[in-house]
Amino acid sequence: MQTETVFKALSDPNRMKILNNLCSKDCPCNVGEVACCCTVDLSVVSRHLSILKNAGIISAEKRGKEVFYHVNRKEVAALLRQTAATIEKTCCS
Amino acid sequence: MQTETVFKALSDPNRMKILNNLCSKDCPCNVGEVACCCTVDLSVVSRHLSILKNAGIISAEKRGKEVFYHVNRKEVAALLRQTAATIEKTCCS
DNA sequence: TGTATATTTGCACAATAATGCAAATGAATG
DNA sequence: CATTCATTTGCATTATTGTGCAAATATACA
Repeated sequence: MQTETVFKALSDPNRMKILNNLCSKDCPCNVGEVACCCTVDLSVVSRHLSILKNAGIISAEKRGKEVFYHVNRKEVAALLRQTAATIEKTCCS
Repeated sequence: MQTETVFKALSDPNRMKILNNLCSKDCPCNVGEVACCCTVDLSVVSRHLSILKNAGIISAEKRGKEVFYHVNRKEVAALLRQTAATIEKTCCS
């Protein structure tokens, strides 16, 4: 997981909505459920999910004809905390 | 400071270079010093600094004809940690 | 006041990214 | 094996963003 890629993935309003939506769920969601949170076409949501997945923010699991997505909570949180630590630290501290 | 704005501000390679450069310094830098880390025009760096400033990531202080920029370390770190916590937490936990 | 230096801004252009629609793919089921 | 449903992908269009150059602004200083 690369910091820059993650930030880029999170830089779009619809992707943030999608991520928030996924974060609010305890169980993985299929694309249709994810798409409820924004007004764009389902194909656009699919593409956004793909971007989030490539950034390592979410993971996909195929079950039958559906694909279930869930947030890689620990990994994303760890990356953000590590970035926080790097930013907080001056070169002398 | 808004999460989405911050992520958007951090979604460009040159702005990340600029931020890393500023983070590596203990003292505020003027635009020329900041610009060393990337090959784009000085005016472009100035614009990137403006975007980072509007996002609340850095602050500017004018001294004479120079403008010195520094990272708002604590604030940015706090925002990232808070975001990490939100992402980590499921709706039932 | 005129000149030099640091930074910002106006503007045009190039590059990237988001979007919707239609078609393609993959999988269950009659 | 045809049909249906969920998802993805190709393609064209639109919207947004990054960039460089020239000019404007702000400040110091001779």
